[in-house]
Amino acid sequence: MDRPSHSKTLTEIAAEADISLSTVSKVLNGRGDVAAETRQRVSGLLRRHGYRPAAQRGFGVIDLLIGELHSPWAAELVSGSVKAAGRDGMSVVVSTLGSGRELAEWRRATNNRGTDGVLIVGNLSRETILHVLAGTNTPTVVIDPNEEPDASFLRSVGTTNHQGGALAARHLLEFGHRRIAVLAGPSDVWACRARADGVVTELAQAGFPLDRRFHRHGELNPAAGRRVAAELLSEPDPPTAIIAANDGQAFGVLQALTERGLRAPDHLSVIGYDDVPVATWSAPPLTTVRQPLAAMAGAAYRMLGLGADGGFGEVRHLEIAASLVVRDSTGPPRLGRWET
Amino acid sequence: MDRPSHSKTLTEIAAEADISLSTVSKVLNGRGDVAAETRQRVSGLLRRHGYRPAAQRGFGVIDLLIGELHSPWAAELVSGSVKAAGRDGMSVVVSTLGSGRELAEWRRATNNRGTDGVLIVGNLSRETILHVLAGTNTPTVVIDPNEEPDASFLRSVGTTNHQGGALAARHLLEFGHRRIAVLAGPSDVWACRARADGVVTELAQAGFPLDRRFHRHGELNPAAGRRVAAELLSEPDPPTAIIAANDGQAFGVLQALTERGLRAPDHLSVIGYDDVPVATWSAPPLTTVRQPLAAMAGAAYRMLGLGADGGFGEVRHLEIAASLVVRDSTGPPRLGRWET
DNA sequence: CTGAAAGCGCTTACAG
DNA sequence: CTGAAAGCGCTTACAG
Repeated sequence: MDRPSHSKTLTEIAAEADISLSTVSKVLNGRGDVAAETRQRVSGLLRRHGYRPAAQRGFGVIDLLIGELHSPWAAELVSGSVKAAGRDGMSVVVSTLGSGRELAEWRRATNNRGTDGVLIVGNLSRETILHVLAGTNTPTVVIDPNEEPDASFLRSVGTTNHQGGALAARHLLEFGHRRIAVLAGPSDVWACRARADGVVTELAQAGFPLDRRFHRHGELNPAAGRRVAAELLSEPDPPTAIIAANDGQAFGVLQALTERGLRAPDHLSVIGYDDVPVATWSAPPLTTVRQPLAAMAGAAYRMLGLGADGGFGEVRHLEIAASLVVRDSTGPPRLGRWET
Repeated sequence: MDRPSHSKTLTEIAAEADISLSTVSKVLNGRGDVAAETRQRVSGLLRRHGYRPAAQRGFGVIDLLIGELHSPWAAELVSGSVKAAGRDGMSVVVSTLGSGRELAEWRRATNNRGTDGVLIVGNLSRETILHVLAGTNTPTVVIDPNEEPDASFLRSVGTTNHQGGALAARHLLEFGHRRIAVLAGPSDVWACRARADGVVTELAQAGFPLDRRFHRHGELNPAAGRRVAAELLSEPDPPTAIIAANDGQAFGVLQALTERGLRAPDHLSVIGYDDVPVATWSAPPLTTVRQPLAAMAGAAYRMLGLGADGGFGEVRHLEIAASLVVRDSTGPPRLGRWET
């Protein structure tokens, strides 16, 4: 494979169009001083031979920067951006940016090969995001930022987190649950706060305000879900349902149940958040609030404004609706206390 | 960001080295007719200004082609190649190649931007792999090919599948299991056949040959695991352990248990294959045969021979050892039949 | 081995 | 608006 090789030289194209090389070059570079008719004729010819106007002549590559790739959550974002970019013939370079060394490697690589746009996944540290933004004037969009996004400063894609939390709460209320626990994520993650707020508001509005003892926090992984669920299940009157901050936590809650010989939804209803593909793998399959992660990545790509149609180049912030996916980990509460 | 811009022109470098432009150009292009001393002096200067010898002047990009990105298995391969390539300052373009349209998109993209190497994930169809190989003379390595790899024809990375199967069988035998079932993958997937053969051989050697009724096949997903486990659990004398063909299937087996109010390992021991990150998410956490997927992708990258050290450019086929990861889904068999 | 010179593909200031 | 001409950065055949 060789560097993008054009089938013909500009000189040959000039001959074909029966026009001077100079004019062909001017058309290619979008200069103004060319007759409209000439421009049209020549630019068609150019395109046919694989040349594109200088303004549109990109690298054909965007970068997706992500903290780590091991979570199913991350994989969905990769998948969504690859699909969206592929439709425009753009390639997606995936880089992990967990350490300072990786940031330096990425800098070096993009200096060599160039990039037409950068998608930053919000689970990267604020510091890393600032570093990336500072060093480039390439269009950049943050996916699911950890902090409340300041649209004057950075462009971002999110989901309706507050509504997502409300959706989960309403689902449990409809089943008749009254003793509902919230396992919120880390309190410094903005999206997690918004989700928990959605739950709290919905419960209060329904007339069953959240019991303070049932408002917990934990990291976004199974270990935290398992630990907090174990604590809650040891309470004198445990909750009948738990709303977790992501699917990983919800899997941990199911582990805690299994360890005690209990199961969902008989002894405890469990709701996750994200709807990663493995949410269907749990026993029982997980009821969860769906964040359309692939669609979010696709929207972020379009906000780069690289497609032929310009995409959503003007949009500063965009929010996609969350929705409830009901599977088998939720059901009506048992009356009274369950026999162990 | 601009196309790789060199700080100085060759003419300026020639002046700096007090030598003619011609000679500088010859050094850059690796011509033979330059004095060793001159070459050394000039080539150092060139490198310092961001030029590299024509032979080494790549695109700084490799391609990873994969069938789909939703499985945790796929995500690990992405992660491994990104890490390995990053160390050489190379970028990894990830593309899904599920449909013919996607293949065409990828062709177009690589024609534009170029690529220094291609990693193909073996779960792509043989036809797709052949198409990709036919259209390029870029170094190409297949990761975990579905068919027995013919080293004269394609280069590949695999794991010791037969040994992996044996490992799983031995682990169960040591716990005292005698009624062991094998849920093999699709019989046209070479790696799956090898794994099942490993189990069969190990059991036979131990003097407890596999009961034919306990040799099943199924797709590599939870639904298949759940269905086959349900069948096996309905047998008059069910197995005490199941060896699944991948972690997804094993999750399905755990679902079937939960549905019946049973659990692993009390009523049935379950072993997966792969050790994807979510293997720790199940209830209980999954005992599984570890395929070092990230290491496989890293090795495949090195077989492209792009690094400064040449990597494993000469290797045609490379096999990495599988290993057993014992967690909580396996244990000694219950004596007699369990009460439901 | 070296480098002056011709040449290639492209851009651009400028005369018409 | 057009294109002849100068020029730029690089490569290469060839004389020494």
